[in-house]
Amino acid sequence: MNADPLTSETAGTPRRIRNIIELAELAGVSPGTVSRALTGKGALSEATRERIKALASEHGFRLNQMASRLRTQRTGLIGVVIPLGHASRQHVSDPFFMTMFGALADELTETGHDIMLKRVVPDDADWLERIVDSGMLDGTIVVGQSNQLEAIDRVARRHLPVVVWGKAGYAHCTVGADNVLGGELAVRRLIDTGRRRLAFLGDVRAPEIADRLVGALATSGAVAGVSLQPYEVSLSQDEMPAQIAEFVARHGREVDGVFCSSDVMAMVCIRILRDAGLRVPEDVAVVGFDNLAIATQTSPPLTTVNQKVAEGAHLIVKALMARIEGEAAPSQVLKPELVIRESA
Amino acid sequence: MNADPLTSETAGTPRRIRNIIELAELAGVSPGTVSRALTGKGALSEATRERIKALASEHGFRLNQMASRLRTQRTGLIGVVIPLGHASRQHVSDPFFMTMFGALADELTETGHDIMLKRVVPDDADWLERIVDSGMLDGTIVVGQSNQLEAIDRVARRHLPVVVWGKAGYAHCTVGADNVLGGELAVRRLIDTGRRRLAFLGDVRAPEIADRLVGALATSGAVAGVSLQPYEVSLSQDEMPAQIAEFVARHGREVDGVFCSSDVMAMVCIRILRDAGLRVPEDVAVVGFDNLAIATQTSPPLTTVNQKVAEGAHLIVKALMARIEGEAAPSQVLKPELVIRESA
DNA sequence: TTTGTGTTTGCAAACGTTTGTGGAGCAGCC
DNA sequence: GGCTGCTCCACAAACGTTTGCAAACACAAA
Repeated sequence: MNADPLTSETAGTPRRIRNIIELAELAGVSPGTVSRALTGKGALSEATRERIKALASEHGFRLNQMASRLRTQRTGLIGVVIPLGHASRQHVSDPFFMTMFGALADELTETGHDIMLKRVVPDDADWLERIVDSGMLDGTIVVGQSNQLEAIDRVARRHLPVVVWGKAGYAHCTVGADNVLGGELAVRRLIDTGRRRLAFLGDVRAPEIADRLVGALATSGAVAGVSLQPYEVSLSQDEMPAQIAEFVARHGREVDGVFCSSDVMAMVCIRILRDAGLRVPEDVAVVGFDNLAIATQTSPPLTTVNQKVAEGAHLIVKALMARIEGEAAPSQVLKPELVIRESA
Repeated sequence: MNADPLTSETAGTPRRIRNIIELAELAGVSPGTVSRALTGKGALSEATRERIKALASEHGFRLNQMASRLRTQRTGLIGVVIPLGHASRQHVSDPFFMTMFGALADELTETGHDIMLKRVVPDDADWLERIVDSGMLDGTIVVGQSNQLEAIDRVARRHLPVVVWGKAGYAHCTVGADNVLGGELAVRRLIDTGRRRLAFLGDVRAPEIADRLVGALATSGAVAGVSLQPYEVSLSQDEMPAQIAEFVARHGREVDGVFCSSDVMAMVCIRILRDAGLRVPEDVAVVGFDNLAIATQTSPPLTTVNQKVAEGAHLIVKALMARIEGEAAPSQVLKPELVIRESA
């Protein structure tokens, strides 16, 4: 057992100041004055302000954020929540989510906000209410709608500062890529490079993924002699490899082009195709989706659809800040772009 | 501009309850009783408890966390901070950090805690004091010591609930792999598979990485005819590819074994070696470090040193919880293990 | 000396909870 | 009926800030 760190300090160290009142006594002023000195708000003579600041830093005193946030009703905290409606655990380490989270973290750090991460398995109906009504957050970002569209809509209709990454067209404010167009771009590329027997890999229970398939089918259907078959593959890193392995084992030699609904999926797919003795892109072309950092590091480097995550994060934060201020902020749709590398 | 969501509610909806006092009035009881009903703490008749709970959910009322946390002096929040002492921006999306963060998120969700992410560029000396003294956090996890050993030590000496992922042997409580042993394992594998002209890639300004090199040199030095040359390669995803490309261009044909200090580095290295026409592992064997999920998805799959991140996260959280309770919690060292796949 | 104008600071009421103390009401017992 | 022992709940004091208001003060002008 360690000694109590507070009492074991050396005698020379000044006693620990616990709150603004103790510091006020020490300085011979009122607590209000100390608050004004430390926050920099309100009029105060430069002399006392400096004196109090010096005293505070000498005693290692810092304002209690919990209290000041309670008082000001501003927490400086933004919740980033990821609903795991149809996903397994450890989803948090999914590269797409992490890239998005990293980009959001950068943007929010920029605006001076802290970030609270919430992984929620939406087991009860009011999971989002619990979060936004907790009084802890100035605003909330929901990454991915999963199968929780109604829950999100219900909350967003009443509570402004919520912005969602995902599909547009609902009552809640969304920022997201045009996934139909993304699907079109991917399949168009496969067709343009001469592929005719196509496969789509993804979990269409997520609205974004479903849209990618819609775009893919629209494009393949418009060209004679092209077929496109969808296969259900989970985004979960636990299940994905086995599912792709099964797909490759059964259909690997029937197809000449695969549109994977994420870069991770494309990366796994390329590896398994190669293990099966198929060459990429010669025998089978592979297109990914997202354009994550790993897309440049696969071999061959991935041809993929750039979902513009960083730009999306920027727009999300901008919209959220506007909504926190009570202003309107419309949903935004990003135009995805095809990035041609070597896999297709 | 949207209509005010509070006034635009349908007339049938009950009026919004803002705090415990309003709900108490409505229920005809005192605020204290409402608190007891909603928190479940303290004696209260089952009848009133149910009645108040029903009333609360009918009005969509939830306790203000900020206030209750101020009152109880328990925030339920754990800070995860990553000091960027010698790193560029966007470090947050580094796969190792993200894997660790995901594992921590899982563990902390398990114990009912929320997670606050802090990216800090330690520009002023008291960055960590500002965090732990903010009154916002029950405990703090620092991922990686970077070049901030003294700052961390200074805080940890006074403030118990801080646990650090990194190198052991300081005043602060650490959990981390035995990096010297890890380096030994990696180089031993290279030597055992007949490699003699070895290279080490990494940024030794981080104490963990420096230890890996120490272990590597100790092992290579003990075997006659084996040489090991260290090259400085940054962990930053912006700089790493160019630095590795330069290494490969200059020395790619001189070496037959490369020990990369992270899996990401190994992945990039393999790609660049291949682009240069070198076969892995036939011409050059590559060993990574970390054993992240991507290690199984490179081609060839990565031989690497398992740093046991999930286990580490578990121990970190366990130690932190103990320290929050005021108990002692010694530093822990994890024994890394070699995972043999195909790259070496 | 008084009045007026400004600046600095103290006072006290919030912010929305939790919780120790004690009182009211009731049942059981002698 | 008085006493003890219970259960259930009200009261009020915290938790550590912020901030509107007004008092106190300084200084210059009249």
